[in-house]
Amino acid sequence: MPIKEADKSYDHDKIEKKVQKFWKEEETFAKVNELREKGPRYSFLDGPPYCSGKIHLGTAWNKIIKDSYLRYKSMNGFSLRRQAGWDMHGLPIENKVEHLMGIQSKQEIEEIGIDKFVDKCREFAIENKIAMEKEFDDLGVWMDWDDPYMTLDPKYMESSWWMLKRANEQDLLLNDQRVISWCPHCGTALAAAEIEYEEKEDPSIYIKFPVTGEEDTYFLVWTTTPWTLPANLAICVNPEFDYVYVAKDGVTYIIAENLMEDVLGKRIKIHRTKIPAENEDEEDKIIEEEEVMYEIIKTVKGEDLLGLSYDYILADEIPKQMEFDSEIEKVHTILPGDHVELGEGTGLVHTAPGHGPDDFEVGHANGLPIFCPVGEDGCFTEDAGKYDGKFTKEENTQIIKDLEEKGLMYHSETIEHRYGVCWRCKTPIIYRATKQWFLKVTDIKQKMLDEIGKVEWVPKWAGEGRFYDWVDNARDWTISRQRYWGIPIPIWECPDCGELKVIGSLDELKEESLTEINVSDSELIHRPYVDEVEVKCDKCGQTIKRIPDVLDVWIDSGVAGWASLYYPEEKEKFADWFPYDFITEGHDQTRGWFYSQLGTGVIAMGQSPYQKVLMHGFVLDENGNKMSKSLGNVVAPEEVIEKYGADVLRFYLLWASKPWDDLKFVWEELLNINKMFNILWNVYVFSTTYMSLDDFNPVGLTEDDMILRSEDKWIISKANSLIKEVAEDLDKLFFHKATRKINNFILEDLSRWYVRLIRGRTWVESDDPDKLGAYYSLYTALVKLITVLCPIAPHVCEEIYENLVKGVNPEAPESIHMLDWGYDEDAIDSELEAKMDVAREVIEASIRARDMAQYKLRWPVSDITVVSEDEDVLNAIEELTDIIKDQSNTKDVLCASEFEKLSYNAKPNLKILGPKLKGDMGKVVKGLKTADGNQIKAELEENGCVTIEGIELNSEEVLFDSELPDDFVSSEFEGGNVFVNTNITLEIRQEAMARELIRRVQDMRKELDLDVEANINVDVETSAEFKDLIVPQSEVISHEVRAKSLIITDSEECNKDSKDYTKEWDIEGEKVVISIKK
RNA sequence: AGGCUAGUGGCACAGCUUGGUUAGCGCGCUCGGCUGAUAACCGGGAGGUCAUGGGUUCGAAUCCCAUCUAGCCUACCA
Repeated sequence: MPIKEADKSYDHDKIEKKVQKFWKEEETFAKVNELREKGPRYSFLDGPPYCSGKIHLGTAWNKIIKDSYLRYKSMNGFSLRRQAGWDMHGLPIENKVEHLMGIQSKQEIEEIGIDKFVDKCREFAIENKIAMEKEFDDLGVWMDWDDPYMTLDPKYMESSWWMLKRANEQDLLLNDQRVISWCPHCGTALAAAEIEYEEKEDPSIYIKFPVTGEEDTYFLVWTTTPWTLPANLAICVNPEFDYVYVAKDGVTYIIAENLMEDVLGKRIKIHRTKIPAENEDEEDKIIEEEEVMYEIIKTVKGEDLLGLSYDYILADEIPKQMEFDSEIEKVHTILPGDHVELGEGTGLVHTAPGHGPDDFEVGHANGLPIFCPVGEDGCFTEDAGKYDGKFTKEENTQIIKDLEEKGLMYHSETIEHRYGVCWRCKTPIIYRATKQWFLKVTDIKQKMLDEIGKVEWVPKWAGEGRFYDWVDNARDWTISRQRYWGIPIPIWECPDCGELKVIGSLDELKEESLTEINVSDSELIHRPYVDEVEVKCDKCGQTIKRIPDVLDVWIDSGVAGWASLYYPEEKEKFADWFPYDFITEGHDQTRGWFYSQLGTGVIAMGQSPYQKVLMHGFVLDENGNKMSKSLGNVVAPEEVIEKYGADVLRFYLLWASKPWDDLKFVWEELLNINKMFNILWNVYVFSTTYMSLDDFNPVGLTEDDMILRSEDKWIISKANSLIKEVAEDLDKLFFHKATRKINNFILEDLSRWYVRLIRGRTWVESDDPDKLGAYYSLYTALVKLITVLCPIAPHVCEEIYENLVKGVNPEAPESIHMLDWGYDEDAIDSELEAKMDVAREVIEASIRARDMAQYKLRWPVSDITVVSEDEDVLNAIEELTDIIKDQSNTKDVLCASEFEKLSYNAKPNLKILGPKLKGDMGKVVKGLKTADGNQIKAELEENGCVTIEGIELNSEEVLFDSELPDDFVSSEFEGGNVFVNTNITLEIRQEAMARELIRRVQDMRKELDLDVEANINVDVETSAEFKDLIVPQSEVISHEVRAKSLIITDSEECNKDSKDYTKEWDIEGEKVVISIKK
């Protein structure tokens, strides 16, 4: 089968639909995997996107990086595992389902029934998964969509149970009362990774805590959370700091010295009064008066304050507080705290052990109760006395009012600051002391840090800086959530003896269960069914129940390394693929998946599950802002696909920035890439147009059969170099460099240069070996190009491949992705590539020169002279003379190290000669003006001096202006100068006029929309002079315009047919009437 | 407050790892050209304190330090 002529325009929609249909029908993905099955393994793990239902450009970028890299790896012979992953549990889905069901609270969920709620969550997650799958598919992402790992899969979930069992065996599982971040809306604990920060306005109040037994003396304390004051049990000071007793307005305040002026204002106010001077000579008088605003009574160390007690400020409102006061020694006293700093506040820190991690530790160390009068709904409990039942944050105002009424408020204002909110429902978080389950990350931190060092990070700072820092600061990981849709924590706890039983698999559960189980695995491993399973305590024999919590969703994805392989229930795949050679995710995953995998990996496997990480950036809008629904600047991937197609989007995203930088999405830039694809398509159309016309068949052709010109060898060399260089870039994950090189090759080398060079050859009608050489080379370059491009733009390359390769050779692999990625080192001739660069510059310089002289390129010139002192340049010109002749439209190319036709005018160097000659200057000026510059130059070069009007001048004293002869124009290029001879001889004039005539006939052919190969009859009617000019060129003209007959006549002999297409032209002032007939 | 990253013509980006011609490319602007790849292409031009200030060096966009600005991440903002 011959090569088919391609569609004239690049229709991305048609191509991509067609190719995707082909892949599906032929099961190309599976076949490609099968083909590479025996190759070396390269293991990759897909970071599971959360099943929110829609993908955004960031997710698209993420999958495109993965897909392009993996397609590349596959073409390099690697055997791959491209399993897609889905993150399907968790609060976000619960929240959406709550919405759908029209409910708002945990209480309502339990009324409806956990089973019904969980069913809805499952259904919702699966629906979303299917929708997102389709979107990834439209991008051309090749993953194993039919066999993904899903975090709701019971087999997957078992693997997370097993990890927790391993944690328990290493004593890394801990149930403890701690102060943790709490979302009052979701009614659950949150991990650090689930907290976002937003600018929020909060109260900022300075409160007077009366010093016990000292009248009108107060500790001044600052807080932004008045609602935590009901739980206040102490005040912390830093023992190292200096504190002052200050008398102001009749009372005494105790405050850190360094913060005194910030809080109380300037201690001394200076009033200046200006008395204007009476006359101008004197200066104005300024009288300064000092006013002391407050006085320092004494300065003490923080240490000296320790043990002092204060009268609790809400004693009347909260009876419970006074119980503590009487029962426990250190309640309502000053305690030491290293965490006290001098950045803000007063240096005296309100301490509520139930509401702050630091406070908690202070409380613990000093035997304070962990008093937390706030329930899981964020409302005060009855322990809060007067405030019972009120929502914490909303009660700020009331508490402030109460304090004001007691006269205990020093100052009250509001501030804007960053405050943590729940990542999904955006409710401001509160700190609460609760009992939660933890993974003791602090115990394995060192191991985690060691593992980070073993991983290869791209870019380097992602691991060494950012991630190391995060892990180094990590606290124990709160893994329990008081929710429903998640992996139930497999801990059965004995209420009597405290013994824990951690179940590691479903089989184990079934074995241990005291009752018969008659639900499916999927039901059994979720709430509420698993809640009903009772087992026997190993220690005391008591019947025990599971703790009611589910796991933090980050554990779900964290265990993907082995859970996706169903390890440890299944061992075989695990041995083949774990640990993973490569993962890539956005920089938000530093605290997310990179962390959760490393933590659980160290616990379960004693190692990091990944060995190489590419941390990529975020897609921002064109102003550099994050895309978000609230800003309304979100661009949906399908919008881009509709306009430009998946290939353009894919190429754009890999081209637009370094992968690890954030990417500004600019529509205009897409247009650019679209243009590149159009040009690629144009080259393809150009190629197939002529190749199909000539029935060109590349099958079995080798370079040895061909007569190739230098430019042919050059483009083949360039194409091979491209593959080599792109491979180096892709290996380093430098997608931005790889795409730039491809872009450059398509535009510069292939389209703007090679196609231009061979245009003339394709116009030859016969079976010319020279034309065949051009076809062969163009064909080879194109096939190399689509090979190198197809990991990035798989659709268009598959389409071209189908016609160009499969179309002519039934033996060829059925998909381009089955080709091996390779280049021919022997075909690379870097010397030739360098020479072509020189030739190109020379040609461009000569075109520039002609352009400046307004000498049309269409008109030939008799010669150009290239002047250069560089041996390499001259060699290059000699070798590529034909190309230069052709492209510069010159009959001859001369080389020289100096341009002899330059004439020189000598002139005096006034700067030197002026001071030296003074009065004689005039003689020299005149003498040099009349003398022959060339002769002076020669003399100076020979003797080093010359005598003018009896005065001897040396070479420094004479300057030269060079002058081109009238018929020459020149232009500079990197290696020298080009001089173009523009003298018009009769022969040149004849050829020029022939070209003018040809152009016009071609124009008319086009207007008639004639086939490229159609023959015509041409009649030309003109003046006798013009006829004489073009008749000698008849043969050339006929050939160029495909004329069967060419009749050129003087005006009088006119005898044309009225049916002919006739047009009257003005060529260089001559009237020319051209008629053409098919 | 700490960590990381970035700052290069109007716009979007290369170059920085490994210091070395006149700092590149594309878009846009402007002037001109070409016309069988033609909704394409080619050439000329204007437009840059390479964020700022120091330092190292014969030489810095590139290496070092400080500052400013922006983004992200983090923190016990009491």
